[in-house]
Amino acid sequence: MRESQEYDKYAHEPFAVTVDLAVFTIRDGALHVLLVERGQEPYAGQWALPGGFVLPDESAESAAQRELAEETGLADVSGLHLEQVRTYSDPGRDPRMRVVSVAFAALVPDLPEARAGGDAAGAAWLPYGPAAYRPLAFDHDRILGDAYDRIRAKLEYTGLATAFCPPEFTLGELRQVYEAVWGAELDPANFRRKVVGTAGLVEAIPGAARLTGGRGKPAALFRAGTATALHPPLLRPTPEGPSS
Amino acid sequence: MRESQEYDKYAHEPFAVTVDLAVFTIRDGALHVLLVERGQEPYAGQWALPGGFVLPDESAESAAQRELAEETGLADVSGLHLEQVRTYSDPGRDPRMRVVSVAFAALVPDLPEARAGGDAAGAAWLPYGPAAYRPLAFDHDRILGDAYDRIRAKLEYTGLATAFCPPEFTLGELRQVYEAVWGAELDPANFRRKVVGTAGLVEAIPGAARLTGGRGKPAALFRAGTATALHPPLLRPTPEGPSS
DNA sequence: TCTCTTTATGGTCCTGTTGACTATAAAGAG
DNA sequence: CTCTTTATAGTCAACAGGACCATAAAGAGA
Repeated sequence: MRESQEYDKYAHEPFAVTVDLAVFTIRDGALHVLLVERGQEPYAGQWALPGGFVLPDESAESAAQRELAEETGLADVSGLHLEQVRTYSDPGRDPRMRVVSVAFAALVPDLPEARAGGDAAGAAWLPYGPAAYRPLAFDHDRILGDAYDRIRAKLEYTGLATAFCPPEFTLGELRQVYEAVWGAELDPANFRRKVVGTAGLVEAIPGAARLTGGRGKPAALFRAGTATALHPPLLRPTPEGPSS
Repeated sequence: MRESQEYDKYAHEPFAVTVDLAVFTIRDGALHVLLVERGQEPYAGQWALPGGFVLPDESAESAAQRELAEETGLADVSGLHLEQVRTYSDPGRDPRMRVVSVAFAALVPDLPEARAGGDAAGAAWLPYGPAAYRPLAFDHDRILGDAYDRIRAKLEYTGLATAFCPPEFTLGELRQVYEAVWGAELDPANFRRKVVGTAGLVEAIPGAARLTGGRGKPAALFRAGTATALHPPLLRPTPEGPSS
């Protein structure tokens, strides 16, 4: 990117740029990820992250949005959370050619069904974890792990969890998001105190109430707040070891 | 990355892949960044982040390490902190051609002097901030801002600050890192209590002591600890607004 | 209808963390 | 010798957060 002669030297190296998407949702109280089944070699028959090429006239973000719409079947994905995770560029990561892939994490509310994109044999929401669909094709195990680490950490210090919820949600539903992603149970009363007490995290909808799980007292409804950063953060319980 | 015919279609599009580096250090108690002066159009005479092409047989990480060694003049950069920030891929970000750039943030202890790389008119450590060297070439203002945001946030919940320090340092020097990056003063006694009380952040070197600023009581020496994540984090003072 | 279960929500108690502050130690400057 | 500077120990009060209890309000099942 510095000198003209360098452009002559490297400009036409066969670099392909793709995007890979780790699309998460909460389904039945558990974290799920959208995967596609590969129809062709290499890795035919294995599961992989959805993705595709970045076209010459679009950014990686545009390509990711396009792919997300394609895979989820939604016409408008502008309201969904879509964020870049990192870029994978090991020379041997695709046996066919030199492919640099920009990975994204997407968070969506529970959707009716997965749709197989045009370039995949099948698509499905599968529970996240060390499950039977592993290993994924290419370096997608690592990409998926990195994407999960990112969202798990961001739940602590951002209002990201609301991206998993519909526009109006109860605090019980929001708590289930944290519990599903972190794999830990949270005390409902303490969770409520913290969430309601944090300015800008959620916004109460006056008078509105709805049943959460078909049983129990109807819960008040909330909307996502405007705060992006949480100070202090909503720490998850003993992830690796407290200080003392 | 899915189907063979897609490779035929897109593989030879003129995508160039580069790395751009935001190299930070603490100098005279202030955060500095390594910049190079462009010798050629476009943006000739303006400051830019150091960087260069990713070669066909290397990853973006390898390219970043190579560039870091080149710009700092160090033979071995394996001990330095170098981390991917994000990837910039807007179609128009380089007026000459389609360039996708993977940005990195590097943290180094104070180094003797900057060295102009082969492809730059000059190189210098300049104080970070809204200074006279702005605007930078290309979209480097945004890249530099994103890299700064990343390290500022990571100081809170990781032991990253030790990457700015030499192998043996005093707590006063470590505190200056936080103060320089955050632009806020920290209470020395409280800082010490927190840092020493956090398992794995720093490790005392028994018996060793050294003067910090030429004056005052000699301070005990510490080494970087093994902890990467801090629980609970070392929060910086009132960044945008406390909860209550 | 009555009771049990379930979920929501408000409150209390206790402990650990943290900011503000004071005091003392140990060096150089003048 | 005194003042300034930095390091380091300690105290105190406010606050946040985990554990826990109590009550409200719904459906399920007898």
